[in-house]
Amino acid sequence: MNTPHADRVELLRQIPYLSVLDEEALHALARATRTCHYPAGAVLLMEGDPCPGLWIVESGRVKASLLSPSGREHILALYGPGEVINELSAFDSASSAITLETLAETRLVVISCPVFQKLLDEHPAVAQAALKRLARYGRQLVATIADLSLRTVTARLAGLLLDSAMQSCDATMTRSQMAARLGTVREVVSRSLRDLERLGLIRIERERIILLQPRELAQLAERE
Amino acid sequence: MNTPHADRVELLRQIPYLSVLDEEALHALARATRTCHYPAGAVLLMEGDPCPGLWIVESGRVKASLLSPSGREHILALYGPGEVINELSAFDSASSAITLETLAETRLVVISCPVFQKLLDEHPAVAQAALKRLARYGRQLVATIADLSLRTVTARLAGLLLDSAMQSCDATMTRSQMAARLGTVREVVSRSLRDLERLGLIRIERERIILLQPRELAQLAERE
DNA sequence: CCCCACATGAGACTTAAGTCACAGAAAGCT
DNA sequence: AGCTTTCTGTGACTTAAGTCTCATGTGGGG
Repeated sequence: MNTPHADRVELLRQIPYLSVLDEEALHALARATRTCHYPAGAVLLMEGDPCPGLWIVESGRVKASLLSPSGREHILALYGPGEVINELSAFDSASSAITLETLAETRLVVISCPVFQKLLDEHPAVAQAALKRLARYGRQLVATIADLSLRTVTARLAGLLLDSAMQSCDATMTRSQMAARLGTVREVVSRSLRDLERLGLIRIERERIILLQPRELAQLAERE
Repeated sequence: MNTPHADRVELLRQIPYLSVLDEEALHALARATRTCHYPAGAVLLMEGDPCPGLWIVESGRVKASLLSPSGREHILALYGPGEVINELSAFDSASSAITLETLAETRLVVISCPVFQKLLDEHPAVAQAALKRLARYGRQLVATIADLSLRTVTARLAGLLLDSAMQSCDATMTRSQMAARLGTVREVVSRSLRDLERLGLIRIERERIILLQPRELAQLAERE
């Protein structure tokens, strides 16, 4: 009973944009999409590349980042199964502002630009849902700007730890990944973590970081 | 012939979102809006305030900014006549992420949340146009993040000078405003300007800054 | 078992940026 | 004119963050 087509319909149904579609439309959309398969470490898209359409993660893990000429990296977001990536380019069909790269073996469902545009034309409810989603995304970006320009690395780190703790599970990020997520470098994260430990707010263990005083941590994250 | 109503219709017609509306819809919308008047320095909206709807600048000047607890300010954008503000909250009707303040005596046309939502429901073309606009706004935010996290103040300043030069006219910003726009402080802008002058890329005059070598300036802005 | 790749911690140092303090210049007001 | 207010430039200083380097640790694969 689990045909590839049925699987794809289920995946599409989970997407906030598309959950408003009826069965027929979902099946039609599933037929108009294709699935791509990438190894770990594949570059899906680089800054300036033309828009390939909307991508949905079926399995695996994808990193969205900004790169500086000297090789420093700022990770904007990490995506897992059921998440939509490359939204910005998909809506205005312009060249990408970010770089997308797989962190693990990954399967993506691709909705090409024309198909997506047709979907928006024919289903105003999808456009409405997408507006809410884009607005939410914009808020996240604004919050990131506030962090970068007005807060210290330690404060941002406190926030990141709280966020990771909330998101259930596999918060197994390396220091380098945390650093890139915060817009800084490995060593600074190392030191900031140690500072937080000295303050008694966290405990650093072998494989995980335990939040001893979430409230104080949140307070520190709010402060400048 | 210039009744207030006709003026308002003309203003609405200029907005990218709304230019797709026919005459009848424009007039209906104009009737459903009201105009508000504020003195210079008025706080229109603070971080966390509920969404008052979509605002369009009829005359005057408005500043969108982020504030830190210690009083530092990061200016996200400055708006003038014909520009739309408070877009993010208007689309998801959530509380504001930014602070809006008038820099001069200002008249705003207000489209309340329910009216705007109704407009989106009844005119899918508006929703489509708004999607493009929001995507564009998202790109700007991403570019700002790249600047803050990967570039020096001097590089960002070079970019700001080029932007201001392109936008026609009254680039009469004070150093403090430039600093807030770049996410830094007055003194640093002062020094960076001097550095650029020493490099022969600009000349600082009484009332304006002359770009002597726009190409080199652009190159410097691109670099880290 | 050893070796290699990679993650981590830490010290020493450099640098970009922010803060403080002060003084001159311009603009506006009464 | 006098006065205040605001904007500005500058030097001296502090601090947050980034760079460089090396030692340690750990786990997997031949």
